[in-house]
Amino acid sequence: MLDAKLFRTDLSSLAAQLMQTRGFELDVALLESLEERRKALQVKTESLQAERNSRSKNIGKAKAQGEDIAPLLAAVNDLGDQLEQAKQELKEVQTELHAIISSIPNLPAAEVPLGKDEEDNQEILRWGEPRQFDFEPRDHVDLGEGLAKGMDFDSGAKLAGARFVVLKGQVAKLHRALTQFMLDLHTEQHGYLETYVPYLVNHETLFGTGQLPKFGEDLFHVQGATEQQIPLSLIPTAEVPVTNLWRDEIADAEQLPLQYCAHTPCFRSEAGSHGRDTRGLIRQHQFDKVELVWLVQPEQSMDVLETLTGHAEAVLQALELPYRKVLLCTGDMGFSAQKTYDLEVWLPSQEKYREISSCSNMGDFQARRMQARFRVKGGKPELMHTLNGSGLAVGRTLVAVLENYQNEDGSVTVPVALRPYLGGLEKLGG
RNA sequence: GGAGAGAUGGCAGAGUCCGGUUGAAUGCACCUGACUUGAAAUCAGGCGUGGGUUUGCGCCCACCGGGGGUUCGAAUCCCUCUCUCUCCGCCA
Repeated sequence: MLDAKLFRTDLSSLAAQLMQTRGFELDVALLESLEERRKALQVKTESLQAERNSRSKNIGKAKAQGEDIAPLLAAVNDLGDQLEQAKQELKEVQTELHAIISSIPNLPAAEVPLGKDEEDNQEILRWGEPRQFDFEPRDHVDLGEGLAKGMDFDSGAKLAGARFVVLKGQVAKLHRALTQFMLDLHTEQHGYLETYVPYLVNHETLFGTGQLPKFGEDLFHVQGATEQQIPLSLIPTAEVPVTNLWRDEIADAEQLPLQYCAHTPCFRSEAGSHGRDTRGLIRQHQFDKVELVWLVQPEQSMDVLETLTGHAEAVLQALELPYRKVLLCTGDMGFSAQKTYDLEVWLPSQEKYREISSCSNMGDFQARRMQARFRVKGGKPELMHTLNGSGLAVGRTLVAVLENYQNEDGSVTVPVALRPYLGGLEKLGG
């Protein structure tokens, strides 16, 4: 959420900025009229309340002195209805304003390149050389199925439907090894606190990180056993539960920065991506991810974004997977982000770099929604800045390892860094 | 699943029975000042959050787990939801 003060002081330039960077159309006239009504109604409501409070106090006093309070009661009679009506109207206007404001995306940082879509993203660097194959490389589906049916999409479809998979044997173990490797790297080398968090969260939590109210259709929602039970949703990323650890909390300034990592499954409905990446593991309803989250003081956040992205890169480098780092343009960034780097890993079968990590600085956007704050000793509470990044998406890393490390006979060499996690195994299949 | 207890400011903890100058005693923590060479201790004062309005001083409103109700007036009474704790049962 953006600072409400922006809407009062600088509405037209805010609207221009949102249009230019996000292509987001702000209804200035509507906001202005709502804000005008809000102001009038709030002043009216509060003055009626003040009036009521003082009269009620007088009644209390009179009663304490044994005076006759009947005339005082009569005088306050008509206030109730007026107040009730004013409150009601105010509530409606505020609800409407809140709905609009909580659906406005974050403002990109100044250095983020202007652009419409991924075409306008800016490549920052390439690491590693895509391997030259002296045979036709298979894609991960063929490779996975070839490894003793270690990647079984038919079973996934039978059990749950399209975009689900069953992993078995060496492929399942490789998947686990990747997860372990990433967690160990981040907790032992990069200073993150490992966390285990709920995979189902409530709506306040989803509002905090920006998934609600706007992106509810991207999520899987879970109905409780009874009507009254509060509705929960499956997390689309560990960013949601981990960042919300600090919702409605005030940290001491010395506690910051906070670094968390978490391995969780992620659940996405993929509504609106019909027909995209239908083959293979690239786009599933359920996938595992190791997520990195930072909570920091505002002036640190841009430096920390570089650090955080570096930690995700370290995984790719350790696995010796060629990748590139891309600075997303304004139009390609997520709703809550101020600045985002994507890491894209080389996939030989597609002869393309594909997203495997996304690292973002959200600024105070999520913190304002969550009321996640910190306090310098003796000072006022201030909003934190929040950051998160994948370190990495496990399923896509599995794809990258299989494809980049494949041999002509369909076997797959195990990256050296992973061998300790596979009991020293050097090769899958073959 | 059954029975009971509870949720109050950064923390601890009164107030809830009997509704009224209670945004809330007290303690801790924190800030300022005095004392001290400095520190500790002691003393005096200050010290919640969000919002509205104002050039400013200030004034006003809301908030005692969430929502709703009763009332001129609710931390206090009623309903409801959530969470926590204790005991029993069950279970990974």
